[in-house]
Amino acid sequence: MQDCYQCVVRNSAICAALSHDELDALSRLGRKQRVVRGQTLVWEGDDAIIVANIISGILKVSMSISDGREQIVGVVFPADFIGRPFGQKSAYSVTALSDAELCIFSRSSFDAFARNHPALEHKLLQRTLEELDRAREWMLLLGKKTATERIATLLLEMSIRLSETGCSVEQNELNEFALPLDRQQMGDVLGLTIETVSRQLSRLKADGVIGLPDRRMVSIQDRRRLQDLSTTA
Amino acid sequence: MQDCYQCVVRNSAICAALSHDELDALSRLGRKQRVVRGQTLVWEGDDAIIVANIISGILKVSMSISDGREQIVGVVFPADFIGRPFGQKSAYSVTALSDAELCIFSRSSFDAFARNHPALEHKLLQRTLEELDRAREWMLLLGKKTATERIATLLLEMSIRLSETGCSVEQNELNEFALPLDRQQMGDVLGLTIETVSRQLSRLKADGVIGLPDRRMVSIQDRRRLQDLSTTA
DNA sequence: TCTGCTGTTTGATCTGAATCAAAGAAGATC
DNA sequence: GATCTTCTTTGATTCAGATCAAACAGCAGA
Repeated sequence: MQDCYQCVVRNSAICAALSHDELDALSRLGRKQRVVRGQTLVWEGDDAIIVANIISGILKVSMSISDGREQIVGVVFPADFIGRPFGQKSAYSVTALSDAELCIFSRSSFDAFARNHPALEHKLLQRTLEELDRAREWMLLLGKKTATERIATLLLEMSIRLSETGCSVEQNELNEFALPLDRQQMGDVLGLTIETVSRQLSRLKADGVIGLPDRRMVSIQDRRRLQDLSTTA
Repeated sequence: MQDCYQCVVRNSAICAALSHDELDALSRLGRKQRVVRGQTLVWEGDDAIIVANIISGILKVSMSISDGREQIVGVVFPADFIGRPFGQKSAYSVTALSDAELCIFSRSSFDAFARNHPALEHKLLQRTLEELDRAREWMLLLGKKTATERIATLLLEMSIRLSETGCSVEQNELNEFALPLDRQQMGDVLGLTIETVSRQLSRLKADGVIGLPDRRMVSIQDRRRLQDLSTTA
C-alpha cells in the first residue's frame, strides 16, 4: 500500500496515533481495496480473517437468525474501523451500503502490529468504547421506543453522522442529506417493518417536519420538533 | 487498598495483565468498597468520575428516557470491569442487583495508569470488544426476537454466565440457579413488560421445560428444548 | 412508447404483547 | 399469629405495529 500521507482519513482514522515510520510499517501490511454496493466483506460465523479502515463509503454490520430475520447492529462511516481484532470468529456480517474504499489488513498481522504499538491500541480502545456507547443507546431504542421515536432518532443520528463525515462540501449537509439506507434497511436498523417505516416517514412529511424530495433524500424542516419526537435526552 | 494477591478475581479481572510491582502501584490508586443491593454507584448523565472491578456481586447497567422507561443494557459479574474510561460523562447508571464488593478507582488516575501500562489497556480492549459483541447480540434479540425466544435466550445466558462466575461450588449450577433479576428487571433487559415475562415463564413451566421452585430459582429441565426455543445460532 | 422490474406507498385486517384490573403468595413488622 | 407491603400471577381488553394485499412511481431496456 502506498501513500498513507495523502490518505483522506490519515488524521481521523486510528492511524492518527502513528508516527511516519510506524505508518510506513503498518502500510506494508495492508492493501487498498474497492468494494461495490451490496458486496459482503465478512460473513457472520466465518473466521475473523480481516480488519479494515474505511477510506470512503458506508457499510452495515448485521446479524441474523437462521430463518432470515436480520438486525443491522451498526452503520460504519469513513475513518471508522471494522472487524474483530483478537477474536477467532466474526459474529456479524459486513456489507457495503455504497461503493466503498477500504484499507484492509489480515487480522493476525494487524493484531501483532497493534500489540507492539500501544498508541494504536489506545485509539482502537477509544473507538470500541464509543461504539459500545452507541450500541447501548440503540438497545434503549430497540427495547423501549415507539415507531415514531425510532424514526426521528434515526433521522437525527444520520444527519449528524453524515455531516461529521463531511464528504460533500455542501453548506446545508446537516439538514438535507441522502440516506445511505433504503426502507428495508431502515427497518432492519430500527426493528420495524418496511411498511411501518414508510408510514412513519409519510406522516412526518405530512406534518411538515421533514421533506422527502426523492426516495433517498431527506430534508429536515423542523429540527426542534424532530428532536422532541425522538425523545432523546 | 491491600492484599491484591489474595483477591479472588486477581487472575480473571483485567489486573491479571499486571506484574506484582505494577499491581502494587495500581492498588495504591484504588480502594475496596462494599455496596448494598439497590445502591446506585453511577448516575446516567453524571460526570464519569469512577471506574471499578467487580470482586463479588452482580450489577446492572441501565439507560432511561425522561418519562421513566428504562432499558437494562448490561449485567455485570465478578471480575468484570465497569465505568467509562477516557470519557467525560457516563451515559448510563450502574446499580447493584445484589450486595457487592468492588475495587474502585478514580477515572482520571485509572486513565493515567492505563495509558502507561499497555498490557492493562490490552485486557481492557479485549473486554470491551467482548462487551460490544454481547451488546450486538442483544440488539438482535431486542429488534427481532419474539417474547418466548427472548425469555429462553435470557435463561440460557444467565445459566452460562452464572456458572462461569462459579461462586457456588454446587455441582449443578448450570441447570439450577438463582436469578439475580426480579420479574421487572427481566422485562427491562428483554424489552418486555412484567406481565409478559411472568406469562412466558408460567408457560415454560407448564410445558415442563423449566421448573420454578421459588420466585428467584430456576431449574432447566429440558435444556435442548430451551435452546430450540431461543433460536440462537 | 411500451414493458418489466424494483422499491415505495397506502389500505384492510390481524395479532402478539401492552395495558388495565384484580386476585394470590411470600416475606416483613408488630 | 394477624396485618402490611411488595412481588408475582392470571384474566379481560386494547392497541401499535405486523401481516396481507394491491396500487403506484421511477427507471432500464427493448
